[in-house]
Amino acid sequence: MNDLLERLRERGWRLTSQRRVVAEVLGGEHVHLTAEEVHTRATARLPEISRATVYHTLGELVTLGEVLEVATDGRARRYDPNAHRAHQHLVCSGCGAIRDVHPHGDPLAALPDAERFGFTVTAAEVTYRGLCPDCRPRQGG
Amino acid sequence: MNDLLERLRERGWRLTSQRRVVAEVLGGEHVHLTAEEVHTRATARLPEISRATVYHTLGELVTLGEVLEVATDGRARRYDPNAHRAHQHLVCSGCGAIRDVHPHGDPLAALPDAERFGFTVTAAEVTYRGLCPDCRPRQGG
DNA sequence: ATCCTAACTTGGACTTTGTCCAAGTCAACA
DNA sequence: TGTTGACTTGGACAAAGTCCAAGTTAGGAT
Repeated sequence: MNDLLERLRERGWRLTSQRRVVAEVLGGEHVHLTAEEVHTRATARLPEISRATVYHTLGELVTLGEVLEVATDGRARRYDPNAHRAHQHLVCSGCGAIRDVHPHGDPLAALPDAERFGFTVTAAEVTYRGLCPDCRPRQGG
Repeated sequence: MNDLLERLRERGWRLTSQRRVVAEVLGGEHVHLTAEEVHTRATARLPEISRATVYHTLGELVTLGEVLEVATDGRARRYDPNAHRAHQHLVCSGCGAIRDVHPHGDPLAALPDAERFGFTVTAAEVTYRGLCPDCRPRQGG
């Protein structure tokens, strides 16, 4: 995630301790954290960082295209630091676990012009759903 | 949407005026309403219907598989009465408008076994994003 | 090294969205 | 027409996110 800090500096970001910590938290775990989870982890490193700053910083990272916002369940948004490699998400309906996955082909190609209704379509987000090995009932258990 | 009320009765649903109004609101507009929007429209027909009942009824319709819950933005969940025909969603990044669309092929097929990590994958939800004709900047304006 | 200032951070109030509960009401069967 | 369990209600509460005025500070200028 040093890359990230580097890129941000090049874009004129003022590098505060709060921003550094948020970036480190996101880069340090290959999971998809909510804003509150980022705040909790950030607090461990920088006790007085505020919720407002975490929300604001995450929003900026999303705007800059360095982090992806994913809405898999209609509850808290989650933040995905893997914004530079196209991928989709596989979500466990049991425990909510999320994995990055790489389907083949471009999902955009499956949408014919006649189904675009004049929209300029630029992206396709796919959420695969199912049960992970831990949540699936075992056979002959 | 009489079909819906019919099916619900067959499943032993008690047909109250509140439930009838929620079902009518959902069936009456081919849009994707939030719970609050459903409540507002329901209130026009049945002034004293409560938020709690609207939320509860929507949840039941989802459980019964008669209505789909869609989370396109990490804000309010939206409810899609078109649960009996497979489809995906096209969302305008400008105004949030949502359209049902029908891509060809099965998006599930694009996810190879090696990318399923032991999950039992049962569904794929696709959200296409772009700008609708009203939100797209005009050329030669 | 230090100063300056626009940019950043903070705490808390507030909003939106959703859940839960005890008490009251009513649809549907007998 | 009466009965009863299922349904509805208002309000309190919780979770997630936004906003703001006041205070702090990174980093260029001197």
